[in-house]
Amino acid sequence: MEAVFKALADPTRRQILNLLGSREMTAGDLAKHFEMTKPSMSHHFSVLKDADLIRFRREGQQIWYSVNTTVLQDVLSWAMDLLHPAENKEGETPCPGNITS
Amino acid sequence: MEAVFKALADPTRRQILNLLGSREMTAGDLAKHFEMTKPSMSHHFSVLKDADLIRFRREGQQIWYSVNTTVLQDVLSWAMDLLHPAENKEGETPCPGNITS
DNA sequence: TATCTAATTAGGAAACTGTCTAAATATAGC
DNA sequence: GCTATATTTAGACAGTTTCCTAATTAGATA
Repeated sequence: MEAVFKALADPTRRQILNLLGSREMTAGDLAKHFEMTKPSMSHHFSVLKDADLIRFRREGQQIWYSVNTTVLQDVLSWAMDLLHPAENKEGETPCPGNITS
Repeated sequence: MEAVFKALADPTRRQILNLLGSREMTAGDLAKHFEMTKPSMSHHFSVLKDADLIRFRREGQQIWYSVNTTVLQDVLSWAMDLLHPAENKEGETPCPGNITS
């Protein structure tokens, strides 16, 4: 989760995820949405890849990026546990006889 | 949201939130959980306060901190919108019989 | 092979972050 | 006022991050 939260700390990277939320996009298409050089964008893709927040596949000269929803669900779980302590735990024993240290 | 994600990027600050998730705590009690000087801890409290992720109140010499769940719900919403685009939007017309608590 | 386009890697400057020590502020109690 | 405790503020410094330009890699096409 460390790499995930570090990746989400940058507004450009969150915007990249927002764009990828609706559809798969190429590196070039994504770059067009930002006033930043392509190498800088490439750096952000790399950070998102290292955090496993995005997936990619090459198709000819282009690279298509998409969101990896699995990791986002981990973020969701973390925030939910904070909001509802002792709830939302995977494999939790249901109420009667429930013991959570 | 910028300050919020920046605040969540640090593992010490996430751990502080985890500790505060179960109960209100004083600055000193929180500091005992970390191998770090009190001024360093105070800096982290300050970052969390600026992001409005925690609330505080003075009681005598001590300052009690607690989680502000409102902001955490914003984080939750952001992540959910990414997972389910066009769903979970506030003010959305509910499906017939749909109950969202 | 040579050339063009798409994208990344390399290297460096400027700004930001996390941590420390020392000093300051705030409150309680004598 | 003086002292002790709890906490924050100030200033410095190493490490990290973000952005740039220049160079490189990868694939398509003639």
